[in-house]
Amino acid sequence: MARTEFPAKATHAQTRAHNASLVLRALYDLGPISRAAIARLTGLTRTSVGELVAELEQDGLAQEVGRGPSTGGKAPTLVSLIDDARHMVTLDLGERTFTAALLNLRGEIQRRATRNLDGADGDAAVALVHDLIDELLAGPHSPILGIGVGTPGIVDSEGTIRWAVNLSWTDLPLGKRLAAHYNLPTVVANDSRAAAFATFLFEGEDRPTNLIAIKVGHGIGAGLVLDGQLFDGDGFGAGEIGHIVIEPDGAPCHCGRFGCLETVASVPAILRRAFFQAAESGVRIPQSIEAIAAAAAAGDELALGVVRAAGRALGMAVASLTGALDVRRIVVLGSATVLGEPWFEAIRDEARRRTLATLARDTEVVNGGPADDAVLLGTCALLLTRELGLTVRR
Amino acid sequence: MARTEFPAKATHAQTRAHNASLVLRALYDLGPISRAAIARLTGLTRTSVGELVAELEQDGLAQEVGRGPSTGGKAPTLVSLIDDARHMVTLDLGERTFTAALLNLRGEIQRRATRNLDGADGDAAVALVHDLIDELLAGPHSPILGIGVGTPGIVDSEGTIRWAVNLSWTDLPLGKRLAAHYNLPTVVANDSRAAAFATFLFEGEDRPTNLIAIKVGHGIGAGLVLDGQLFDGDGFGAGEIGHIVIEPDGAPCHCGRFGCLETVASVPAILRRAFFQAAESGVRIPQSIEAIAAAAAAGDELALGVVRAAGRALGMAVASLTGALDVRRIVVLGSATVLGEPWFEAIRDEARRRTLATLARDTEVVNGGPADDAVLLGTCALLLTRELGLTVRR
DNA sequence: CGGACTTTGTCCATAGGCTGGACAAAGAAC
DNA sequence: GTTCTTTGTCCAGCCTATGGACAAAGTCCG
Repeated sequence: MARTEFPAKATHAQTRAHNASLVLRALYDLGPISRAAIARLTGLTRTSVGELVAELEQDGLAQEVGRGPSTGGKAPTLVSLIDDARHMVTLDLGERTFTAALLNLRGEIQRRATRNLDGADGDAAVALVHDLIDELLAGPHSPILGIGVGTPGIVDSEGTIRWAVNLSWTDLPLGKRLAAHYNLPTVVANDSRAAAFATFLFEGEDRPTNLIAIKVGHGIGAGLVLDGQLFDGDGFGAGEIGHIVIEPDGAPCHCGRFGCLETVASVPAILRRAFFQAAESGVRIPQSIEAIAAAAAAGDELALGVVRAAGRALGMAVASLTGALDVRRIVVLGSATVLGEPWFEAIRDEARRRTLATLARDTEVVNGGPADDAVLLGTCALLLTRELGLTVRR
Repeated sequence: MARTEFPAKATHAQTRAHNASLVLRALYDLGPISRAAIARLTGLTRTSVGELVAELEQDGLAQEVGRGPSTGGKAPTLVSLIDDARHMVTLDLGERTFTAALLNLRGEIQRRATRNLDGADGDAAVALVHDLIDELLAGPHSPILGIGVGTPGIVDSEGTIRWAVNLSWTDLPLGKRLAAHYNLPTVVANDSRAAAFATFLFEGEDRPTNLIAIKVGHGIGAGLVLDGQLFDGDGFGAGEIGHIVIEPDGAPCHCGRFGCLETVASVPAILRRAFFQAAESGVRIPQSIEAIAAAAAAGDELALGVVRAAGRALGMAVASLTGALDVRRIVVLGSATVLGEPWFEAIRDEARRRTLATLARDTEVVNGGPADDAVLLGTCALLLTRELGLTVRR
C-alpha cells in the first residue's frame, strides 16, 4: 500500500511555478485578457503578472492582441494564449482500432491517423503505436509538448501498463519507452479516466471541483475527478466500476464472477440481451446498439425493456458512487449514449430510488454523448496539466 | 455545485508555512530527532531547519532534550515536540450523551466531562455544549489550540450544521458561534468523518495515503481520507453510506426509502432482527449487541445468522467503496465491532465476492475496535491539521 | 478644449526566505 | 594527538513577492 512519503519542501521556484500557472490558467480560461485583470483575479500584483506574462511571451505561449475597451482609465492591453504554440500527439488504444491525433493547446485536432489492430498484440501492438506517432510527427507541427496515451487496463503513475487484457500487455513500461525514444514528456493513462479528465478540463472556466465521468461502451469504466484532481486509488484502479457486482446470481463475467455491471449494462451485454429477447419472441433481431435505440425510440416494448434494464443497472452504480462520494455531477459518455433519453431516464430513476432525496435532488446525470475523441482529449488534458501546470491545487 | 475558484496565489509566507509544517511533522512522527536528521528527511537545508526549529522553540512547541549517539561525528542535539504545549477541547455529540475531553497534542486525554442529553434538543443542546466546554476550560490547561466538535449530520466546511436529525438542528452555525464566544479556532465536523481522520492521523509515521473508516453503531457512516485529505464531496456528504440501498424490497427506513444499509446492518437493526428471529423460534431474546456477540461466539446458529447477514450487507457497501475508489485500507470501528470475527469474516467474504480478485486480494478490512474516543480524537486531528499544519499535501 | 480623475503597465527599492559555502564545536578512529 | 565526520550556525548571494511612484492613455465633465 502506498504510504504518505514526506512531501517535497517548498521553494521559491515552486512559488513562481504556482503563480505562473495561475496566470496561464487565467489566460486559458478567460481568453484575451489584460494583465491588470489577471492581477485582480489571481490576487497577484501587477508587477508579478507583468513578469510572468513576459515569460510566457518569451516562450511563445502568449502574445498581445490589441487593446480592450477602457473602463474609465487607460485602455488595457489584451494578452492571449497562442493556441498553436505547442502541439501534442495523443493516442486512443481502442478495442479494435488505435487512433491518434495531433492536437493544439485547446485540444483542437490538427491531424488524425488510425490503424486497425487486426488481432495484433504484444510487440506488434507497440509497433503500431510507434507507427502512429511517427506518422503524425512527420508532418508540420509546432514544438511538441508531449505524447499522451490512453489505454484500457490499469496504468500506474509511471506510465507502466500493469495489464491490458486485449493487448496481452503486462507490466509494459510504455511511458518510459516512448519518453526515451522520442525524448518527449509522456503520459500514459487509463482510457476512461483520461476521458473523465477531458470532460473536466474542457468544461471551461467554471469546471466543477468534483466530477465523475462514466464511459459506457464495450466496457464500462469511470474516472473520478476529486478536488480538481484525477484520483488514482491505491492500485491505480479507482473508477474501475465495470466489475462491481450488480446481480449476484447473474450471468458469468470474464473476470470470473457473476453479474458484474459489464455483464448487464455494457454495449455487448445490451446486444446479447436484445438478441435473446428477440429470439424468444420471434421478432427481428437488432444488429446494433443504434438499431436498439431506434426501436426503443419507436416505442418497441421489448427494446425499451432491455434499454431500461441496462439503465437501471448503471443507475445502481451511479447511486453507489454518489452515495459514497457525494459528487453531484455525473457525466455519462460513450457509444451507449445513443440509447438516448429512455436509457438516461432509467439511470436517473434508479439512482434517485437508491440515494437520499436531498442528495439525489442536486445530482445531475448528464449526457456526454458518444465522445469519440474523449480519450484523445483526455491525455491532452493530462499533458496540459502536467507539462504546463494548467490546473493546480492549494 | 461548488466550482473551482481561482486558487490562492503562492507567497513566501506560504512557502515558509509549508516547510514549517514539514519540520513539525518530522518532530511529531519521528520523536526526538536532530536538526540534521530533519534536514535529510525533508530535503531542507540545515540552515532552514535550524531557523524553523528555533521558531517552534519560541512558540513553546519544541525543546532540546539532550544528545543522541554520534555516528562518527559531532553528536546530534535531539529536539522533541512538547506534547503538552497546547491543549484542545473536543466534543462528541452522541445520540444520548455529549462527551467532551481536554486533549494534548498527542491526542492524550487529560480530563473528561459528559452530559446526558435527556431529550434536550435545539437551544438546550447548544447550552449543554457550552456547559461542557466551560467545565473543561475551568481547570488548569496549556494555551488552547482550538475547539473541535464531532456531530452526526451534515456539516459544511464553515462549521455550520446543515441538519442533525436527533438534535433538531438545521443550519446551525455552531462553528462560528463557538469561535466568536470563546475567541478560539473551532472545527465542527461530521462524527464518522472525524473518526476516520483520527484513524488516519494517529496511525503514526507510515499512515497510508488513502483510508476509509466506517463507523457502525446506532447509525452507519464512513469517512474518506483520499490522498491524505478528508474528502468532503459537493455537499459535505461524502461517506454517508448509511442510506445506500442494499435491499430494494427491504424494511422501511426513516429516510423514506426501503432497505437502506442502516435498516440492515446498524446496531439497532441487528437487535431488531435478533428480536424477531428469537421470538419466532421461541428462544430467549438477546437484549444487547454484546449478548448477540456472545451467543454467536458460543455457536448459536440463530445469532450467527443475524450477525453474518449484517456483515454481508456491510460487505456489499465495502465492495462498492473499494470497487469505485480502489482504497485498500478499510477500518471498521464502532460499537458493532464487539460482534468480532464472525461479523468481520462475513464482511470480508461478501466484499471479496463482489470485487475483482486482484483488488480484493490487496484490500484489508481491519477491526478498529469500539473506538469510543475516535470522534474526540478526530476533531483533535482536524485541529492539529488546520491550526498547526501537521499534515500537508503537495 | 482643457483639467481632473482612473486605469494600466512598468520601474525601483525593500524585504522575506531559500541556497550553498565557510567555520567552529564535538565526537570517532587511528 | 592528529585526522576525519558530523552537527549546528553564520553569512553573503539570489530569487521573487511587495508596494509605492510614475508616465502613458484613457474617460468624464465643465
